[in-house]
Amino acid sequence: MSNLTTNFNNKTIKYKQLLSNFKSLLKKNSLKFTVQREVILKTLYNSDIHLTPESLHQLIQKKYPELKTGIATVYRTLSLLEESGIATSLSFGAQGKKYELGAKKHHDHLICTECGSITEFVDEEIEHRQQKITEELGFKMSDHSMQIYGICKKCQNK
Amino acid sequence: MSNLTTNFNNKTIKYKQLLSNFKSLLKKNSLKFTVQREVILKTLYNSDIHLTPESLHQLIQKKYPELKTGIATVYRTLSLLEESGIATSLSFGAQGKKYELGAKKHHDHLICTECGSITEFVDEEIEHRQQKITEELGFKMSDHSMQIYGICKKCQNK
DNA sequence: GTCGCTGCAAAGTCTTTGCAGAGAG
DNA sequence: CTCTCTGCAAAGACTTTGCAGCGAC
Repeated sequence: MSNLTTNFNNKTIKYKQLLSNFKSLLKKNSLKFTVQREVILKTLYNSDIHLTPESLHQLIQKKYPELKTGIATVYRTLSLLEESGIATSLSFGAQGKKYELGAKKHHDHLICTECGSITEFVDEEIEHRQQKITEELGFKMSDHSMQIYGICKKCQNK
Repeated sequence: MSNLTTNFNNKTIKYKQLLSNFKSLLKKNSLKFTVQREVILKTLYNSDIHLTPESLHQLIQKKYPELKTGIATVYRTLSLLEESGIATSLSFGAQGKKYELGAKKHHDHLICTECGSITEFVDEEIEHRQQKITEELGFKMSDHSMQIYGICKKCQNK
């Protein structure tokens, strides 16, 4: 289950495209395309981008009760998606991880400490600066992540 | 145990200073200064800055076996230290947290994915930029953290 | 048909909590 | 003395794993 052959970099990808990427990934690695896997991918795609395995599982149970999808399958599929670069996990101090679809690079987040909501942003200047810093320190960057904590607009108005 | 009154911002603080800060913090909150708490603070100070509760506990057991410090106390003290702003916890994807001494703000890290070592850095330009971004988005920043993953100089030369 | 996938429940991690006795102030 | 701390063990939260039957290919 390691060293999966992939190469995605999907920023704003359509679901059909995503699904087809996923399918060819599975085929390439002699894995099987199952209803559960499709449902997990689809739910992740259609939902608010940041979900915990737990909340993803609940969503799926509510929407597809006949499937009786187990939490273990959710975990297994999320690992698969992460390993293949289709999804990324985030872990910000809080317990557990959250998952989002997307490429593995250039992910920055604003996290509201009141309501827990996560807003994404990208800033070219910061990206450049990061590259420069790593070069100066002789470090070979492969990835990075940045989080800013604070209180979002909505919660400030409460 | 919440809303502790503190205000430290110790970047390169001497141990005596740190200890006295800690003591006055305890006094201010009617908490007690115990051998265990001192040993935990001291060990965190003297060690490589980034320790898991587990490894901190082991270090302490090795160095002060007569104390028979329990892991629960380590967790409790680390939470206390974090809550009071003396220590900060980091959680980078991997399981569990690591702790370091220091202020709550302006913490950026270079993490080697080969050897797991963590290098710290601060870049004023990025700090400014972050402030600007949050302002633009109507977000009230309280803290931030940034991690860059890659391969450090040492591991590249292997 | 084969071999990977799934749900379930059991087992693992890591962390927190309850409690009674120990100890700081 | 009082009231917080501590170690221990038990309980919790989150995640992984073993297994037997199911289902994709």
